[in-house]
Amino acid sequence: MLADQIAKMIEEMLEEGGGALELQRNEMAGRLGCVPSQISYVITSRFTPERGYIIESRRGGGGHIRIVRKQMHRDQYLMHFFAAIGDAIEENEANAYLKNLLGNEWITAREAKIISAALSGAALQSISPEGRSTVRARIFKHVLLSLMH
Amino acid sequence: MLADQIAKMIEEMLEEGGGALELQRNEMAGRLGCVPSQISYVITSRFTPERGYIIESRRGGGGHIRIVRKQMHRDQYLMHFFAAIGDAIEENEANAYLKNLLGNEWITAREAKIISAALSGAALQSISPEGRSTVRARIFKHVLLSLMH
DNA sequence: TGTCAGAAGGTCAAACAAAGTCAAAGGAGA
DNA sequence: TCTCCTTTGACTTTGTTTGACCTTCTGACA
Repeated sequence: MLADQIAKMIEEMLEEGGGALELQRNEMAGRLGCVPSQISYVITSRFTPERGYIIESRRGGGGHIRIVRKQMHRDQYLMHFFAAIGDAIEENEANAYLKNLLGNEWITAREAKIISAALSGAALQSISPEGRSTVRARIFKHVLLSLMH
Repeated sequence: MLADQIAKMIEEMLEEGGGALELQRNEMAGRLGCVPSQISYVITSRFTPERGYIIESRRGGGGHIRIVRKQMHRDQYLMHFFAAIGDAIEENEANAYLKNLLGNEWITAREAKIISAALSGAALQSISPEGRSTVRARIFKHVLLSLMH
């Protein structure tokens, strides 16, 4: 299958690049003789943040897509939180997790403060009470992912 | 890419000049073998006030363009952002601000990453597109507040 | 002193170069 | 068959490059 082939190619390139690569969508599509959006499809369906990849891109002349694999070794710990957060989380629960992360020196006090502020009920005030804890969970997870460098 | 090259050159000159430089558009375009308005393009697209630069220029004989990287003092600085964010902010705009904060060493690279993750469209996905930029602004402001303790 | 030519920089729109999005159609497996 | 993944292509958005034309400044010279 085309998608598998592309995924394999990207993985190989990641290997060569030591966990990071930069590709040009059109150019790669040209080499493979497929439509450019196919590349996008593979990236969004297989190289997702949940699977430990960071994607960045730029459009326009000289544009590119960068894929970085976050190495998973010291990150079991963070993954544990990731799973624990689930789909929704209350503010005090989140703060408890932060305390834990701080205690284990995964984050600094300043970082804890920043994250706590971002997850605070005050910051999320404009969202309906039900939606709030869902959004909080999403934000928290994305922040954790960003820490899994 | 041409634009990147020019931006890099300007940054180097800024470094040498301790945060300020004066250049001549035509002369610089000549050296690079590009059209003069390309210099203007780079300046207006990358050395914007949001990113912390002040631009002045003079036309006519002996004209020039002056670029100054501005540095304010802490709370004033953060308050400036606070005001600039307003009620809503887009993701790329927020990232430009973060770059500025990072450049001026108000936050670390890790902190910038964390905040960027918290404000990312991906993290706020479950919110309607219209609501997203409002929530993003609120979160950003609360995070800034947490930095001012 | 007035003015005018030339030397800057400013602006804008068109053309071009990527990547993103989305929906419709096609396939493969339970 | 039904559902979920793939494939495709039209259309959108973002970023870059170029060139034509506009505005402002300086200095020379009548």
